[in-house]
Amino acid sequence: MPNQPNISSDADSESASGTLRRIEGDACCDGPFPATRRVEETALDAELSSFKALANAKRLKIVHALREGELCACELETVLDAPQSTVASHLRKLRDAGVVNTRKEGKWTYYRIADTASLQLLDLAAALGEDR
Amino acid sequence: MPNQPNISSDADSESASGTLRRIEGDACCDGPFPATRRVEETALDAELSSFKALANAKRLKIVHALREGELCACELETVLDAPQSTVASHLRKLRDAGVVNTRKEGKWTYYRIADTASLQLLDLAAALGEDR
DNA sequence: CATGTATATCGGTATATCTCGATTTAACTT
DNA sequence: AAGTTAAATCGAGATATACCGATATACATG
Repeated sequence: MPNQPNISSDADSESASGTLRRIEGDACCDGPFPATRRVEETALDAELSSFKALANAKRLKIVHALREGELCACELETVLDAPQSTVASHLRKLRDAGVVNTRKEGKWTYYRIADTASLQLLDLAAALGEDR
Repeated sequence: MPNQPNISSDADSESASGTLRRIEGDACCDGPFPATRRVEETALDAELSSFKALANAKRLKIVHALREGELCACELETVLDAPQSTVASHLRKLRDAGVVNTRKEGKWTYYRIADTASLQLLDLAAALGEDR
């Protein structure tokens, strides 16, 4: 375990790290401060499952296609140009993660982005990709 | 390859799927329509790398901790309660994906969320997790 | 320059995810 | 009911990612 990035003891306190406000003393990770930043496991689960669902090229391609409106599973086979079983398993994961919803109509199953939050997430992520 | 979810030929055209506008004829995936929805590979890469970076419990924990401000690597060891090499490799991935930036000060390396877009993404994802 | 400390990288193993043919299920058609 | 088609599930091999001890690097300080 390390020891300290103590800021206010040296002469260059205000120079590069003026925005920091750290505890005094000789401890970084022994201090009380980082412990209070530990995040609860459960709160991240829903978030994590969304990110996991979108962390795959084929699934990302699917949700991009679905931003313009719903499509049925067979149409998504064309979008991905992949075998039916492959597409089906990706759709399963998107559904389990709550990113997409399904609507069954006869033989066909239509997929669409589940909610506006997911849509926003995708829009923001797309914007993020633009300027890099 | 499948065949068709042709809408406008049956009696129940307007009932359940009134919002759809599909081509006439006998083709679903053979029609010209889904092909135009194929997404270019390269445009998704930046997006994908961000999602991949966030699709891991430990890394998600890191960025959550960083939302309140920058932290040095040793402090993040405390946050994750994981060996130094494990934390370092996760930080590497977040950095490579452009999610976090680093600032070196003496022995210490400080990490922070890279840009406002990434921060927005995290906020939105957090909000998404709330109502599920 | 020798020592201590923070962090990065390496390398091998463990674990998870992806892929896709084969099979099953469900729904329409004749 | 038999045949056809869309989609879901299964299972096993291929690929990728996570983990973490060991080692290397970088910086500070005696």
